[in-house]
Amino acid sequence: METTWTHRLREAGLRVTRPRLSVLDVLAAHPHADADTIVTGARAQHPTLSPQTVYGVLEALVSVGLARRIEPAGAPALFELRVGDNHHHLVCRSCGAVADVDCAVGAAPCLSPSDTAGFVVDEAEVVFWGLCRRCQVTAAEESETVGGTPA
Amino acid sequence: METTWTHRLREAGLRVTRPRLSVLDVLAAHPHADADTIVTGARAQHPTLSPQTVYGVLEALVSVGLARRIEPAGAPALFELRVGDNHHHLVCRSCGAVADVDCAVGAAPCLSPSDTAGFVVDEAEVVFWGLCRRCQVTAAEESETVGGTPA
DNA sequence: CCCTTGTTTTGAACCAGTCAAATCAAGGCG
DNA sequence: CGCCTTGATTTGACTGGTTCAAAACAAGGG
Repeated sequence: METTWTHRLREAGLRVTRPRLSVLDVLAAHPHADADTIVTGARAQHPTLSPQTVYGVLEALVSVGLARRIEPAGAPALFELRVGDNHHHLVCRSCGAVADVDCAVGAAPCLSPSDTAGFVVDEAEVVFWGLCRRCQVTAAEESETVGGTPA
Repeated sequence: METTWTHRLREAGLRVTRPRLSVLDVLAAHPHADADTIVTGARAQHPTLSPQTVYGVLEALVSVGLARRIEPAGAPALFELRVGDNHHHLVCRSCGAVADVDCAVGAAPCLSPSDTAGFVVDEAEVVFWGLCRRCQVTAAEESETVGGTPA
């Protein structure tokens, strides 16, 4: 399958290197990975890989459109390979888990704010904040022990 | 008018202090100020104010719901007093300017993603990215000098 | 006016991310 | 098949925004 990445990289005008292939593999396995996760993961294939190299690789991938960077408030940046399909994200306030969501109301109603205040808008970014399933359970258990809503 | 802030602070269970009143005044004058702007501005009334104190004040204001923190990707956090009305933001990619927008499609269609993946969503945050009026002009001028679309 | 408790202050520390110079290797060319 | 150009990686130092901890301080109830 690395052949696919090889082609994609070359199509984008990027050289095919081991760090890049490693990072792409990690991203394929972890759809919303932060830089640190990627460094750790990629070292399985390339043990001497440095964080700075990963930052360089990620910047290259993002700049040619092979990856997308998302930056949830208060958390390190995440990277994903799913690009060009106008999807959004659910973020867990408790554990930071991220899940993809397709645009809520079909096409992109979000893309048309009522009053643009003179701005030319080219992208609408939507983040849904909440609690993931696991953290809902945790929160419920904790409130029980404090006297929330016992059985 | 400081009396208003005094009341709001006390209602929220916070003590009324000079740093807090100064920060609130700056926020009223700069609807989307970052921490640094607030420190500088508040020093007009309170010259010895330290950045850490401002961070403390802001955290207190946000925690009781008197202010809201917004964190556009790649920029320092901004703070605003407009809270509780589910509005969103236009952010200029070039200069970072921020403008308010009321929710595009009336109430809150954003609040209902089609598939929540098990998340319990409590807020939908929307950021419209683009160019503010001033930066559109700048961009147009620059492309002219390079040979874009001359007059 | 005192005392309690929440605030501010001071100072240090942290982390994700960035910058610059030097080394290295991808892959076009001969 | 191997040289050479140019882009990529490496190394290392560094920044800016933010947070932490302990000590001094002041708001405001009694």
